[in-house]
Amino acid sequence: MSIDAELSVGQVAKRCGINISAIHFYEQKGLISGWRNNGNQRRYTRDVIRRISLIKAAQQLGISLDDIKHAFAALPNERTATKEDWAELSNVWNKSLTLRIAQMQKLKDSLEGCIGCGCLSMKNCPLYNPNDILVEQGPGPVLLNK
Amino acid sequence: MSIDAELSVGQVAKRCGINISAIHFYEQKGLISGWRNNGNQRRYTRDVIRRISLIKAAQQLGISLDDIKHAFAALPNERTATKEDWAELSNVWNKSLTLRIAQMQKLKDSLEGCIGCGCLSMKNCPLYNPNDILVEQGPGPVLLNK
DNA sequence: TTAATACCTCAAGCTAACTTGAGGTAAAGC
DNA sequence: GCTTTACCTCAAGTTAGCTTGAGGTATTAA
Repeated sequence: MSIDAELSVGQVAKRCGINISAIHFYEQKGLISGWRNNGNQRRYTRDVIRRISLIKAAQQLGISLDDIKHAFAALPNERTATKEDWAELSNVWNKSLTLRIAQMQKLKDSLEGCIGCGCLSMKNCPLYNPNDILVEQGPGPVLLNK
Repeated sequence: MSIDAELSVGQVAKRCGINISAIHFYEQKGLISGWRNNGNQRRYTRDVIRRISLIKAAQQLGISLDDIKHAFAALPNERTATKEDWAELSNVWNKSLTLRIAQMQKLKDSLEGCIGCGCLSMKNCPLYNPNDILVEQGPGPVLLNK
């Protein structure tokens, strides 16, 4: 075991419940970073666990790694993120979550009203006018402002 | 233009805002179905638009085509779905939407409380205990009961 | 009737997000 | 000191969800 302050890939992987290969992958994609020890092995601060947790959380919301990376731009690369850095990120994230929850609620309401009714007229049915609910502004869902 | 009652792939594609290739794909995957005219061209009832709209809606919620297919098992393959068929499906869908909204809300609350605070102690931080929020029961998110 | 569209099939290609495997080095435990 | 376990790199493979392209047939509009 290394010093408490630094973590090996294995430790991070175990802690986050992901494979080591995923950590390599995230690092390669620039989503996380660390340094190497004398033997060329990866070392991380505990900071990385929070990042990975956020990655996993965001992915469950259908946010791509690219978008996550953009959101992480609010965090410093060199120094360990401070309370303020995280608060900033939390803020942005929070907004898109709120938006997304609202969208889902809207969709749920539409489904209830629309499918349940049989919609035999099909004129005012939002499911027959997919552009209303389903297609969001611009190409693809805008979840995080890049 | 063919008779009002039947639609060609092109018409469906235009109506749903997707590519013809996607329709071929969905048909091949068994998510939608229709028949062929004398010249071997695909024909559909307007029913298919609702199905595709639902596919698109569900996808936005991170539900896989496989899961959607399972959910569609509630709909008849041979006859056109009745009001009751759709109501049944709506019911199932509605439950998972409700669940998913709740999960998101929970995640949002955690982020607010956890990231905003800086979590310097890292003992009670849910983001450092990913198994609580992030990993759901069983392998992968359970969105629709298959 | 002829030209322009619209379709058809089948195979291959593409992006995201990883995983797997081969071949080799480092660190930890006894 | 030796063995086991943990890491390393790099290339190739995998799944989902489509798209693209080639080569050919149907349908429609003029």
